[in-house]
Amino acid sequence: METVYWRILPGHAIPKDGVSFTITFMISTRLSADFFDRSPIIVARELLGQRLVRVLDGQRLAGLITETEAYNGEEDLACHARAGLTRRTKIMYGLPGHTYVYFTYGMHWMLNFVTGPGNFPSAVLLRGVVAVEGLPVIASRRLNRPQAEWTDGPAKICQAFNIDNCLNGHWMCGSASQLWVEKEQPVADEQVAITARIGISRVPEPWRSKPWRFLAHLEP
DNA sequence: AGCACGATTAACT
DNA sequence: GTTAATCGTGCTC
Repeated sequence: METVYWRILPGHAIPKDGVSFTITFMISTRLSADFFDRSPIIVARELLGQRLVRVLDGQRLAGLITETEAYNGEEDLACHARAGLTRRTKIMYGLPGHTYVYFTYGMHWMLNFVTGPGNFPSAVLLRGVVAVEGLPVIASRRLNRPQAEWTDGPAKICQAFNIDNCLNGHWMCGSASQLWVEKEQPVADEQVAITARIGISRVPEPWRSKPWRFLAHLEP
């Protein structure tokens, strides 16, 4: 079951002297729990090009997803679930469609989506987006950085979109959410690169080399 | 209670 | 290319 939302497109001002005016809109569809209730490898690939939306002070911030990584169960020694069910990893054992937000390096937050199938502990890490809505707010949260470096890393996304502990375990598939993903056109295989995951150089093989990082080259 | 380390970033040389 | 920043987590004593 998918939920339908209306999105008013920017750039359509109401004329001061007019009696009638036009508002242009399109339908935007929020990704459902069914979307996330699959292997993190499938979800990571299919998230490319989709629209991450954050509501901050009633305003929409959004970015198109360009980079993801899959973390796949207790056996995957790069996945936090390698430690089994703990206070931190508990959320990954729960329902797909929740967020998993964690703190690392003493200063950075990381945003993940819990995936499936079912209660299998797995998640997709968001590593990159291209900002497309709320640019002034995003710029102010990434002060003195060039636009290309606003959201091209997992902790940068959380900085730009104001994501921290408060959004850990957040349900993205209901009407009350402040963070969710909206459906966009799929990205073709020709625009997708697949590599090993990064930042896990101490993880033993074969996990270190699993081709579970997905990058999209998005045409504007 | 103490320890080593981390799914990173920004600022260096 | 190197490295400091900075603290929660999970593990050992």
